[in-house]
Amino acid sequence: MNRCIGLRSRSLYLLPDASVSVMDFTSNEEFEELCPVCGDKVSGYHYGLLTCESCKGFFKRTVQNNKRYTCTQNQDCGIDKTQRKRCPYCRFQKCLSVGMRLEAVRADRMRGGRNKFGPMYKRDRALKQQKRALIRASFKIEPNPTLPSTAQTKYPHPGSLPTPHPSSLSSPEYDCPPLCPPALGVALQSYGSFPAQYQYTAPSLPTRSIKAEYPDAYSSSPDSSLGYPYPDGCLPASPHTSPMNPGLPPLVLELVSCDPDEEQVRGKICAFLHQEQSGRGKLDKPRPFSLLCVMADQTLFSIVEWARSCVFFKELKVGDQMGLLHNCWSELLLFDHICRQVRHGRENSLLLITGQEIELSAVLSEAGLTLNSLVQRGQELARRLQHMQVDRREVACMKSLILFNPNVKLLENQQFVENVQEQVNSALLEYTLYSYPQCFDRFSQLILRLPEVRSLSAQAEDYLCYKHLCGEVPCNNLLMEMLHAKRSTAV
DNA sequence: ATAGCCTTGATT
DNA sequence: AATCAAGGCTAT
Repeated sequence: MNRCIGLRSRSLYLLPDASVSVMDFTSNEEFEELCPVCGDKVSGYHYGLLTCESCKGFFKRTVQNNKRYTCTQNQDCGIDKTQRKRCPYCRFQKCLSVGMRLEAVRADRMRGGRNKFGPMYKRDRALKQQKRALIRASFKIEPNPTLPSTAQTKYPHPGSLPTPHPSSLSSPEYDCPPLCPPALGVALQSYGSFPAQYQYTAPSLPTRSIKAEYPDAYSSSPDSSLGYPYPDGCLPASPHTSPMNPGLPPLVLELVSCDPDEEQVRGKICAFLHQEQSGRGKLDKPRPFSLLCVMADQTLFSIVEWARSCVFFKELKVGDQMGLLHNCWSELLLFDHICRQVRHGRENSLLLITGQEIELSAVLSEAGLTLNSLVQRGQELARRLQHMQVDRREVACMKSLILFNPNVKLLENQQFVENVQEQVNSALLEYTLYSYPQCFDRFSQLILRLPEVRSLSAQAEDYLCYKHLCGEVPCNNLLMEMLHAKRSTAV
């Protein structure tokens, strides 16, 4: 009787207007949850996570009756609301892969009551609510500004800069051709490992395997009477946030695993610089600034390589990949530098990618006003991040948030990028809430650094542009290509 | 076999 | 007493 009322009101709670976008946090208090198996409306927690009524029933029937299905296709049938009846084999596989729990189906068929997952459901609810609130809050603060690339910062008066001596810089590398070779396109495709079939359309996320670093605490719980051990290599933990594994979202670990080894990058760049130096005359010593440009250029290559290996980025077509990188290369470059200073942990010196350390005072005395301001703002940002002891998992998430910027214009698969951004946001929030419970606004603190990175990088780009006009930037490189690309496709 | 609705009962 | 995830029932 009043049960019906309870049911109806809960449905209203869980099933608001389906037309509302996932990103529309403001207009929808309790935004819609979709069944991770088929995308239908969620009716509550069932066998470990939020699913729809039909998948709940399907899972129950399958396990209770020990059903065995076979797939007539390639065991990779898409499961959605309209097709879920087509292949029970793949549907059940998907149930398992999103994390539905066999052991939540009762062997004795006892009705009512609660099982051991009760407290977990409660935690998950609380977490989801916290997430919504915090994400809403941070989106109000930071609507991911796409700054116009024509800078507000005025170019400094040349007199305030260390006087360049163009006459001494007459080596051919400084004669910039109007069109540099499309280094990014080459870098993005050079390894020949791109599968040609970039047919990605659905905004759903690709299935991914879980790294060994992320053991599933529950997969070992034996309930063999039900006869469904998890198939090898198919652990039930693919959702990006799983109530089963609070605190360490698989996505966070996956992003960390994409991060390149610092030492390896350093080695590569040092080797490159050595080679370049030896190919040059002994007396032809490059100016410190152009050396820094070469380092930045090489770092940029490693950043592109990182992006290419990054989960989700691989799913994008090359055009979108280039769009994203053109938008954020300077942010990533700058953030990389900042994070190095955080690890370095010394306020009065800078650590370069090569491992060289230079005194801050030396830099500040050599540089002009603009570079001084840049360096000091950078140090300030590094200091703040260091103060909150940002960890590498958070850094990995922040890098992804910089990369996956759905505000980039003319993206073919903008919805996907938006989706990724949201996933990473969620994962980072969950991670910070669990790993730093004493620091409630840590997520916001981290997110708030991103506009700072953006503004700093815009200033750095302007500075680079200025130096380029002075003829002080080695030209035949990725750095310049990025600079030109961004300025010509001004947002 | 499916999926929407109903009943149950430990927990809060 | 209310909640809500289990299992059960049944028309399609």
